[in-house]
Amino acid sequence: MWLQVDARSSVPMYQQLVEGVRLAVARGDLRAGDRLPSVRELASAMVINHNTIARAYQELEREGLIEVLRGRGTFISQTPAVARPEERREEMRESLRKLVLDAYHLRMSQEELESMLRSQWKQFDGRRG
Amino acid sequence: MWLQVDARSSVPMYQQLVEGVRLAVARGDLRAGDRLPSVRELASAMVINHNTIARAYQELEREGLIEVLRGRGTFISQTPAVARPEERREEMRESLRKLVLDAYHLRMSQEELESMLRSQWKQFDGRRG
Amino acid sequence: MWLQVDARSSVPMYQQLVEGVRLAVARGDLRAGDRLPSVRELASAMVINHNTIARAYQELEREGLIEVLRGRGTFISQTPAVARPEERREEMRESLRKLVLDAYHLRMSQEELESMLRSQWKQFDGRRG
Amino acid sequence: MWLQVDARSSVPMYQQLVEGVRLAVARGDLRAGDRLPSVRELASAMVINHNTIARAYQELEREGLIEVLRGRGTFISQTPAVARPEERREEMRESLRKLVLDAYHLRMSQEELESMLRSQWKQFDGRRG
DNA sequence: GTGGTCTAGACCACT
DNA sequence: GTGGTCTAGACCACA
Repeated sequence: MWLQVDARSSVPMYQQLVEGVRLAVARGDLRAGDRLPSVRELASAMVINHNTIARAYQELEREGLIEVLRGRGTFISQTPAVARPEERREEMRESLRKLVLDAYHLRMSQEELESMLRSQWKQFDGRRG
Repeated sequence: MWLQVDARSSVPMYQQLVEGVRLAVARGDLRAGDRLPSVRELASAMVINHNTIARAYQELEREGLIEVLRGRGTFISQTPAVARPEERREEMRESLRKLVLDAYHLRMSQEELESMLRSQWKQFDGRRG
Repeated sequence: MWLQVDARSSVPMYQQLVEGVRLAVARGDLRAGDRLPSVRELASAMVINHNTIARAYQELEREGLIEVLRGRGTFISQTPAVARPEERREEMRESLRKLVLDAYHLRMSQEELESMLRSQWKQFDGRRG
Repeated sequence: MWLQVDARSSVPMYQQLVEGVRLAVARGDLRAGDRLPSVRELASAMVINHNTIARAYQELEREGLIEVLRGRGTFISQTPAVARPEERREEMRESLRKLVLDAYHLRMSQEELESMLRSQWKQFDGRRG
């Protein structure tokens, strides 16, 4: 299964599911038009309550990443438009700000942090390849 | 007040307090040996429940950034040793991983992301002077 | 095809079909006595389940806009009597109530809303011409 | 109770709650800073499951109409910013389009429809006074 | 079959 | 006390 969640994590399972699908799309494991497992299929496969799956799917639909075709199932959108890009860029800036602060307390240099970033980018790109 | 929290934020108030102190130390607004306000002082000044302040102080103490001298008060540590550095580095890697994923969905290039990081570093360094 | 539906929409496909026919009649694209495609014809042409088409036709028949002549086909009524006009007027009032509320939240004035209404009326009248 | 829902309606109860709060704010029954009943209070008062209330509150929070102060409760926002005004204006145009079509089938004139609109506006404004 | 909604009851984090 | 999450099981509308 290309999706997995950790029930003990402090981040909610439905959020983990959302991020899992986002990742799968980013990596190309899921492409536009691909059908997602039905709510109940996935629920039974992952031994998770179906409401939890449904909530994740709804979140993804609001984001525009997936589309629900009534009675037929759930699919990756043809047009994965980025919702509120400026807001999300600002969130990224905020995350980076916090990251820089943490790096300072870990006595990391700018170079170290950047190389860490490059390494993550490479891994992601590699897996996407 | 060099410290401020937003009760509306989704990040817990005690966490915001922790980060606020970390930032103040990083910027040099607080230096080794400086005395922090007492839990009750700060609680009344910020109109926040004192349990929330206490929890933040506990967190900071566990992290080694502050020291509680019983009966005398709370102070910025002389030796702000980095507690569990490997754990925290791993957390940073995790944050970067998520950041890279988000950058992808925002259709950002590696260059853009890095330049955003450098910009944050610069701002932080500037304010630290 | 003068009829089209969006499976992604939150409004049920059979509803979209009903409204599509209503619009076609209002615009004069369909006139009294005109024959509608058979359920199966339309279903195959639009790649939609025939139950969905059937349900739309039932709705339109109940409403008096079309007539089913058994064995001969489905036709636009000669006498498109308005079924349950008071009920439908009440529904319109309800819609307008909701519209006014939304307009308020969008900080629109009564004039703006009315001008928007007039503009829609004009467009409709124009297409009907 | 200024809020009421119809369990038999086809529109979901959580949606009715959302609209009820929107209405109360528009009418001035709820003002910026006012505290909403807690999820469980309201749930027991309305004999509705608390999850249903929670869902409505979450929807309203996403809209920006209300704010959750962690551990303290839920309040009407000071800054009820209009989220995605252009999208919502387009939705209004769409509603008006459908309204005009219905008016045609009810043999209503433009004047009748406009007077119906003015009457709704007046009632709303009156109750808001 | 699909997703959407609701209830009942539980546990958790935060203030 | 507050809201947030999750499970279990039910019913409904739609295709």
